[in-house]
Amino acid sequence: MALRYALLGVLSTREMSGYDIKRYFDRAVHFVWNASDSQTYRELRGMERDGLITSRLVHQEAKPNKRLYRMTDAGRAELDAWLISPLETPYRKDPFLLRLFFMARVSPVAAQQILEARHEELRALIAVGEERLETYGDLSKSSRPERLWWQVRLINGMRRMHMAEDEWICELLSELRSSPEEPIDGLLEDGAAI
Amino acid sequence: MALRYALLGVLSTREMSGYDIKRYFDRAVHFVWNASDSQTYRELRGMERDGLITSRLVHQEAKPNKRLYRMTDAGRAELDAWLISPLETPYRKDPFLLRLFFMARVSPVAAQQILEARHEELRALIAVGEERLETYGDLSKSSRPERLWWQVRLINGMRRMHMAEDEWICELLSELRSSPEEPIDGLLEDGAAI
DNA sequence: CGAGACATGTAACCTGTTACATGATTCC
DNA sequence: GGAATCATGTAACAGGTTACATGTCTCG
Repeated sequence: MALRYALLGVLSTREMSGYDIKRYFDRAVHFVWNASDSQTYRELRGMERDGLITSRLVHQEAKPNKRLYRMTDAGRAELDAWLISPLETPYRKDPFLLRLFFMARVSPVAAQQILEARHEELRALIAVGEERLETYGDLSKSSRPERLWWQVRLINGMRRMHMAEDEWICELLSELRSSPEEPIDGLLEDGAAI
Repeated sequence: MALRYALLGVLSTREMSGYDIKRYFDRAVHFVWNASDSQTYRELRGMERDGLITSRLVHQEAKPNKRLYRMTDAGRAELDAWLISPLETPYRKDPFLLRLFFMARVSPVAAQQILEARHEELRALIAVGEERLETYGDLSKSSRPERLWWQVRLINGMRRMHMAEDEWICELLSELRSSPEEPIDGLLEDGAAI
């Protein structure tokens, strides 16, 4: 259902086409949620069926026709109810962490390479976040300072989480580098205790 | 495909039934991946079809019959190839962060409640992690110290990430509490810049 | 002349969730 | 007597991915 709320949230600003929403997503929402084109279009139809949005067809010359979606009062109510609803279980499925769980199977050198790749990835994510924050700085000069209050804090929070992960990865790397000969054990046979 | 590798990883220690695997998952793998019973059994069948595991039926008195799965050489090769394969895109779908993205729609008081709930959740996760680390401490006294090398570091890493998130949440809370009257803006209409 | 913006979809498939079914044994 | 453990599944549905189809205009 989260996609539905993401779409409602974007549509809360103004009437948009599926294509507009997609662009908005790519620019702004991408780092907390995303969806393929086909899933977005499918979901929009479903939301219209359920009365959360309405649509009208707009004919265009020189461009393909488009369908503009607008949120209904029911949609607005649904979004606002979700925003203050109890948190769903915060259960992460992280393929990277899953990999580390079984890393004892590969050589320390191979493990190092995986960690280094993740380190580079995190560096890149952090850099992107910092760029975004700078752009925001410019924005708040020309406009009201409290524009995008939550968005700015969100990017900042993610930056901090990425930095925490990166520090951890770097420590793991130096542990691996300093003791390349130590034996490293895998799993307990009964999965006991951990 | 990640579930498949998680199952292969667990089966790399010994022959197990679907039920054993489930127990192992709940105890040990749960915090980086999980799956429902029915998905697990379905996936095991698929893995057998694809030659990654073999199974044999074991008849039991007083207990239901069971099917024991064992990894094949092909399965072992598949797992090891995955462990050193390039990282997939690390793209998070986080319903909590998605919520925050649209939080400007609700009152600061309601937002505070959401953040407090998350704070409690994180506190609980951190406590669980610390418990696990203690259990590990006991374990390494009785056994070889390098038992579960990766598992321990993994739990420690997650603890640190949770703590980073919690610090951020707490700062947000104090920002909200200290300026309850400030106007907070929502989204830009064109999703510009952020 | 080719790439990219504009614009919406279908079909097939894979992944994940929920509800249900079955039935003996053991422990409180 | 009721709950938990052991043990494996089916059926239906929801959520998500990938590949493909279509066609014009604009810009470099």
